Amino acid sequence: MARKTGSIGDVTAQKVREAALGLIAHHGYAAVSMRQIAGEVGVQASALYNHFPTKQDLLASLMTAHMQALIAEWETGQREFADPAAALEGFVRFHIRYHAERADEVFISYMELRNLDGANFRTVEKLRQDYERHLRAILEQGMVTGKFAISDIPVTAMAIIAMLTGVTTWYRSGGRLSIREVEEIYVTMVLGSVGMHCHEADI
Amino acid sequence: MARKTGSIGDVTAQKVREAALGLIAHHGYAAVSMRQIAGEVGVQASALYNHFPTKQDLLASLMTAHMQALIAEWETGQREFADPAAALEGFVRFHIRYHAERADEVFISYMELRNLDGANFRTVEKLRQDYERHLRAILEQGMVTGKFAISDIPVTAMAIIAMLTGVTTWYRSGGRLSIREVEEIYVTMVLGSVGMHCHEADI
DNA sequence: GTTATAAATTAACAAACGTTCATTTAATTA
DNA sequence: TAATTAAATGAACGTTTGTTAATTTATAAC
Repeated sequence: MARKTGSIGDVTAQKVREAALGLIAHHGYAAVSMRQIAGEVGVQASALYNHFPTKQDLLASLMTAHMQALIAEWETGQREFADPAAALEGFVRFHIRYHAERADEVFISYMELRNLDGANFRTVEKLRQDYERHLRAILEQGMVTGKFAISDIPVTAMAIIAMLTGVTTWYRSGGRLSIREVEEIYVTMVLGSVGMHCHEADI
Repeated sequence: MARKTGSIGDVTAQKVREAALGLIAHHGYAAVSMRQIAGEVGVQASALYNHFPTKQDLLASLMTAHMQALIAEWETGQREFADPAAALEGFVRFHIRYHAERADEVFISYMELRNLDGANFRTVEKLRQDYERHLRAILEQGMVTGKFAISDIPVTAMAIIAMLTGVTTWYRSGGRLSIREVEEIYVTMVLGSVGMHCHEADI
């Protein structure tokens, strides 16, 4: 046997990405073999090399694609907010919703940074900072308008993102809380953490 | 050559733990080989098996030791707080300080859970929950005394711990901020996130 | 309809993996 | 001092690893 009937490059490549995503998220990059990924796709390991030059490139591709999609989604999404508090609330809801729906991608993008080699690491790290910059901009806006009380914007941005991203470690759709309820809890907490009480934000 | 002059079991075992800690924190459990760990200690791979029955046991030993030490340190540490706000502040300061000083242990204990097999996983997971329970108790105390405004205690506890533990991903001693300054930032944020403004806590 | 290309196969590579075994030597105990 | 135990060595084990090469067959282009 050689080429299979109905096989199209882009389709297989996508299947490979999905299989790799799930396997790496659950077992870790180093613990997953190219043969396992191929097995999940229903193909031999050597066939993967028609689509990705190396295992490392496959990982880097997953991570950069996730970060780029995340940033693109935020940038093309809702843009006009009445004030910094509304913008921060929008960011919190966006981040939680986007991440909760993509637990595997998020897990990989935060866990496998250390398995990226030099150039790939710098690429992903830069994307991570691009995303963080959007949050920092909101925090700065809140400071110049006197709405927020923040002593250190970079640290506050990292603290908020860490808190929000943590949702992916326990949230399961169909669990005790709906994603909307989770959003409410975190909006309240995040606004409080920058010195705004909830009723202040709502008024 | 066989046994080395001056070699004592407990000493070597400790060196193995330290070497494994650093290597696994930087490259991940699956990516680190027994030969690498042995090399760092200055010993052959087979010598590791005099101290740890398997690689898996070595990992489990590192993780349970860290969690047990963390809990013991909190439980034996400062105990009397004037009110829930002071207790929460104490918890924040303790968690940040303890974790910042042990970045490798923390990293491993949060990252390598998926590489533990059944029994070991349950052991560590239980310890994690034991620790979290201490924070929940503080939050509950704040609620019954009417000091805090929290809509969901379990979620709030997880959110706070995620936020605090995130410090280990960027804090480096000798960096822009002292550990004390970091504590201040997070104390303010955490108290705000449970509905307390700073001056309320200080008065 | 023939040619070129794309996507798969099977087989093989050297290297590295966790672990075991028999052996040797240092430290400890009797 | 002799016997025992503890801690190391070096060699070997059967697998598994990522990757390459030669080959086969389906699809696309002319």
